[in-house]
Amino acid sequence: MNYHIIEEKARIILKDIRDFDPKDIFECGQAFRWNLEEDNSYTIVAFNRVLNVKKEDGDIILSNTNMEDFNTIWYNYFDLGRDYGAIKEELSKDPILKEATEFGQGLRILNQDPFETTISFIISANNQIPRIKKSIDLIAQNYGERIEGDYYSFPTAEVLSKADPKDLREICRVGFRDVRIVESSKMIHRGELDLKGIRDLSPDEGKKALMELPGVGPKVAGCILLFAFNKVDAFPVDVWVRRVMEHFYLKKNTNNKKIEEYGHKKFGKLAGYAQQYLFYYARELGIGK
DNA sequence: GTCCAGGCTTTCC
DNA sequence: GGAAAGCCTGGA
Repeated sequence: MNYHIIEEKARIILKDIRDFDPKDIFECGQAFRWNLEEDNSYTIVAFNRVLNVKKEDGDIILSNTNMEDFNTIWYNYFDLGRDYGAIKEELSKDPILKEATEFGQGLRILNQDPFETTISFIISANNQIPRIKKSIDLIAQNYGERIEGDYYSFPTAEVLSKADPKDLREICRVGFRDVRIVESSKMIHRGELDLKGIRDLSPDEGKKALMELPGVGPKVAGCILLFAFNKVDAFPVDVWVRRVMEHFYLKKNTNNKKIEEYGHKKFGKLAGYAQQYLFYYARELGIGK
């Protein structure tokens, strides 16, 4: 990456950084624990920390942090070791992806906590982003620990494994996903699914293992692989990816499995990036709706 | 074994 | 009232 780091009191400034826009990163649908502030900065909660991210001219300002956390948490979280310029250049050989990458020019694929990502995407099934965000916040408030102010950490698998589904439904508003959350947490807590071990598996093996969890099908498994394990050849197909793919590349009523196969074939090792640029592009512009 | 229709909580537009 | 970053179940 081509940027300079300046450390100030409780702030890290990434001078002249390219391919980094908080709006694209947080509003592209990969993360749910963020709030847009009045100054257009984003306050996020991740890895038991509260961080504010602001874009100012060509710089990114990370507030409420320090160099140690930057090195041990945020560098990896924001995937700062990767050259997104090169990814966009390669994807832009396809005219549709050229449009999509220009639209989401500051997007980066985060490396998020595996358990939080798993539960978050179980909640995402047949749901809407405002409600997904609300449910995750309520789970943190009711089962997590207070970090500072009104910000709470996401609970551990152990804590959620002991939650009452009724409370998840009635207090945290998760609807029919209640039992799926508790049962998946139990399996992870007991080690029936080795969540951390997914990192060492091939994408196919990882997907198969994740789908053992109740509430995790092919789409959710793909999102977990992509947003928590950096397995960037995953190509999760949801309603928006289906719409954009049918609109530009494939005929109507292609089943999701075929769309996923097509994505793999067309975009190869960059399929996960392509998927996210396409999703963001399609959803923001309402393509295919 | 694969494929598909219908049902599922609740909220948001 | 329809749709929502889908999954699960049962039946063909």
